[in-house]
Amino acid sequence: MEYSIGEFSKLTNLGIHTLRYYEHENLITPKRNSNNRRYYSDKDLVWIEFIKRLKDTGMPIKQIQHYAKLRAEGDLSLNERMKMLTMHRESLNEQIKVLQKHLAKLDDKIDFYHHEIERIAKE
Amino acid sequence: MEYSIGEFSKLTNLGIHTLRYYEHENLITPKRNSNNRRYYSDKDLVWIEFIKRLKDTGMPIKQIQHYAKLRAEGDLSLNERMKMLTMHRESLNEQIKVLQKHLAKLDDKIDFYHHEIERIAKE
DNA sequence: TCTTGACATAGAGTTTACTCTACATTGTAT
DNA sequence: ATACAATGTAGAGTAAACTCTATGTCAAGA
Repeated sequence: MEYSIGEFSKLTNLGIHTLRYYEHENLITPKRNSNNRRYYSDKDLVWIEFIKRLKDTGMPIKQIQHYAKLRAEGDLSLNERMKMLTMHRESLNEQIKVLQKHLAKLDDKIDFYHHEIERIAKE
Repeated sequence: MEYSIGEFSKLTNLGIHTLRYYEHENLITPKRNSNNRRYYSDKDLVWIEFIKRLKDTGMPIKQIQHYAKLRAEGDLSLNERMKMLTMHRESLNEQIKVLQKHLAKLDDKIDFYHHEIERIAKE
């Protein structure tokens, strides 16, 4: 299937402006029809979902840009892409660990507040 | 103990400019000496560490600002602060869950790449 | 034919959270 | 006494990632 930018925007939950911005940043390069209108493929859909995943896990646009460039180079860049992904996995593991520590501390604080509130209520 | 802004900056790993910015945003209100110089207390240190935790777990400055205002109101606001913290705990739990899902998908992708690379190497 | 509505480009504007600059004052070491 | 480092304020500048505006084109329906 192929999609106009409007349809693709709905499919991906990304604004039309955002899609054009991503194209401007060379993250994605949709084809054009005879009237210069963009059309996106299902492959583009899979790709943009992956971009969203990278973004949602804290990878900056610049780095995704680099990844996209490698991807465009094809199989030759498989090793380098692999390296990027494994490094990113490490960072993601680290993020999760940090958040879990924060969560534990927050739990402590909430417990403390519970006691405080009870103590005050008793007066 | 009390600390000048320079000392406090080192203790907290926040730049001097950032500390002044936080003060401008009413997150923290250090005392002043006779020459109008700021001085920070150990209580300020505990407080700023908590601010950092909220920030590092994605709470925007505006909300921390609100929390700081409640805190300044004293015990009367305990319940509302409590509510904010429990809501934030939920968001934190959610964030962790989402990241874990992303991690699993990323692992899959990395596995797939492994196979691809091996497949190509065999040719 | 006329008018929408979706799309196009170029470039300006927004938001968040800093970060830096310019310039004035003050405390400390020589 | 003087230089230098730390601090003060006000306000400008930065970076990232959008988001919006102005203006123009074009195909399809009333």
